[in-house]
Amino acid sequence: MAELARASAPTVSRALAGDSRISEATRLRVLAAAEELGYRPNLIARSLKKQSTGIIGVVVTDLENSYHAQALRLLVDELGEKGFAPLVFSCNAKQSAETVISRLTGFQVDAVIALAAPFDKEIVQNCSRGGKSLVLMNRYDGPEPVATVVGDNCAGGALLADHLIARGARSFGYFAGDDRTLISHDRETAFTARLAEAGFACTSRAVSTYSYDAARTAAATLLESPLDAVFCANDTLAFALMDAARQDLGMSVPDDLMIAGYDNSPLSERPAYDLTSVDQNLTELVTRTVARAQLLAADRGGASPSEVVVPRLVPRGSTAPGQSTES
Amino acid sequence: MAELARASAPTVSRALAGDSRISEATRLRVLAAAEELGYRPNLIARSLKKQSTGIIGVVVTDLENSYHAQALRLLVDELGEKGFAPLVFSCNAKQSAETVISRLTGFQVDAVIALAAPFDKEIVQNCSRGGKSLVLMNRYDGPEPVATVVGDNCAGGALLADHLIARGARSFGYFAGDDRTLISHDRETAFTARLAEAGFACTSRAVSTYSYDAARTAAATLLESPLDAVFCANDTLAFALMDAARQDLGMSVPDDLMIAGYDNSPLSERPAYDLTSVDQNLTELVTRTVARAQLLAADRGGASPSEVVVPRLVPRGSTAPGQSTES
DNA sequence: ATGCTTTATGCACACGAGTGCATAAAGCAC
DNA sequence: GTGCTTTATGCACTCGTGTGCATAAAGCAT
Repeated sequence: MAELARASAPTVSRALAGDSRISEATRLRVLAAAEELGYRPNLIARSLKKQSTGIIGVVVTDLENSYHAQALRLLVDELGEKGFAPLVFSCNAKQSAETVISRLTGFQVDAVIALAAPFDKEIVQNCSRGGKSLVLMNRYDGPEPVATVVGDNCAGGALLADHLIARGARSFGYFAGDDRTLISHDRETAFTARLAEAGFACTSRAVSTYSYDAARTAAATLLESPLDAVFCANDTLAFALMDAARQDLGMSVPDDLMIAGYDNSPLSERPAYDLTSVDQNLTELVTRTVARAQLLAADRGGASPSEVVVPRLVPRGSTAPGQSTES
Repeated sequence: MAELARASAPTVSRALAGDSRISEATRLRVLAAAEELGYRPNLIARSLKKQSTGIIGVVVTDLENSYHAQALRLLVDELGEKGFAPLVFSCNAKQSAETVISRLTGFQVDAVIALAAPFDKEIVQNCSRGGKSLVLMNRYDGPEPVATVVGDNCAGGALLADHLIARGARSFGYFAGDDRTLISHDRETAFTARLAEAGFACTSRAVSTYSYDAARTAAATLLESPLDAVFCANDTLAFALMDAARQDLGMSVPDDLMIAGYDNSPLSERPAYDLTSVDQNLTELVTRTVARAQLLAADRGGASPSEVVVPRLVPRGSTAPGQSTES
């Protein structure tokens, strides 16, 4: 490259960077040579000098969950637009959090975004130990002072309680996904609290994982006792419950049972389900997360540790008795 | 680091690399220091010397498509296990292929895997120009000599033709997603060819995009004339068609119309759809793609340009007349 | 023509790790 | 204790880019 342009490496660097001290003639010469060779500055070498890579580590788990998959998609788009390159790792049986973080820090990522399940404690510790800026998206565990961007799960739970009461439900159940997460806990607590305020109780409860198959099985427990409405921690659980109710017990939704979910996944608006759900405003969540990571990457200035995004109720047929969703 | 271990940088490097010439005493000293500082070798610096980053660029489009999302998930897992770090970029309105490839080459990725829609020509050209090894997964365009790993779409189309004939269908339709892709073309050609062999014809045809909403609209055209069975280029199209048939026209699937899809997406086995589909063996596809990329990254040895993975038919209720999927 | 300014460019070094080669230190035989 | 081997370690350089500083070239005034 330098030879073809008949200039030294520093001159090439300056010409491409638009340094005003380089003469117009050599600048053109360099540009022409770069064009001819399809030359791209080596960002790896640049990172070494700049002490900043422009790479953001993204840690995910449970990508089978379509909600996480969608979040990843938005994250990749948003990071790309902001000029960052996302280095993606998945935590699973074969890739421990330890391994993942180790490689992430090895690559000198400017910040880490964790979009994740219950392994956070390790990640948080490893990151702070490695001096990496970390942002947790849609996830928070405990007292660790970590930057966090989450949907307001309490508000969401309350929204649904109000909605179901308004639609005439008087007996309620809750279908939990992962009992260990604060997210599920918040949704449930706010839901039952609001019910209590209105003089009702959540009398039934089942726990499953967020996988459809497991939920389908666990749903049976919930359907043993008659209920007016069930709030599911997640759309997937809601779909499983709905299928179980219709398929296994021949019930009609919403006439025999109202069902509501959480996440407003694309599937929920399909006629086959037509599920009332809570939209977390994933786009906003992602935008804020990336902005946060960008700040942390630039300086280490992190003001408020936790940011909250307001959710929105999306009422549909599954909680509208009198107008069955079956065609 | 070097100071704490009271050793020079090269000694540290050798100790961590397990060079036998380093004495046991200093090795332990170095290891202890590394442990204390949480030291991780800078992979960026290492890459500079090694002329190899261990990073594989992954280019995706159309991640809304759950099939692509699932492929990305498997790809991330597989790459991680093989010791590669996936740098993910999405091509869309705001991120042109040009931009993406430019950044990818800037980061000196060892190879590029494109998992993608119809922008390939640009990518292929840019990669070969930048001297980057490229593997196209589940996608092939034309005469360019590029490493490719694809499902056998011809075999899949033929499988479904046989199946639908065996299930008693006599009049057939095809629901195309993106007419510009060879993939869709192959599925259709093989399907109609096999029908012709058996003395039947594919008399009806509609084109849409791979989005559910667009497909739902386009489905109407296909449903104007009475048919026994429709083969959809994609499960999403099949879901849209099924919903349109049931919801808008009150038809029964499979009794009034048999429907089959392609991809065997998780949704297809849910009772709401119970869709006959073709499983492309995505795991195998991903494994082979990564293995291929790994080879190309190591040397530039690419033997056969195109690898083909055999698909498998998954028969379900949507093509089993006499046993309705409605509960 | 000499001295001064302005402009354009190269040299040297840095970033952090890896590697060939030189060399210091230690062991051993005589 | 001298000479040889063996072992352990550091020096110097490399990768490709960026930056401070020196300097060469050119312009201009005297």
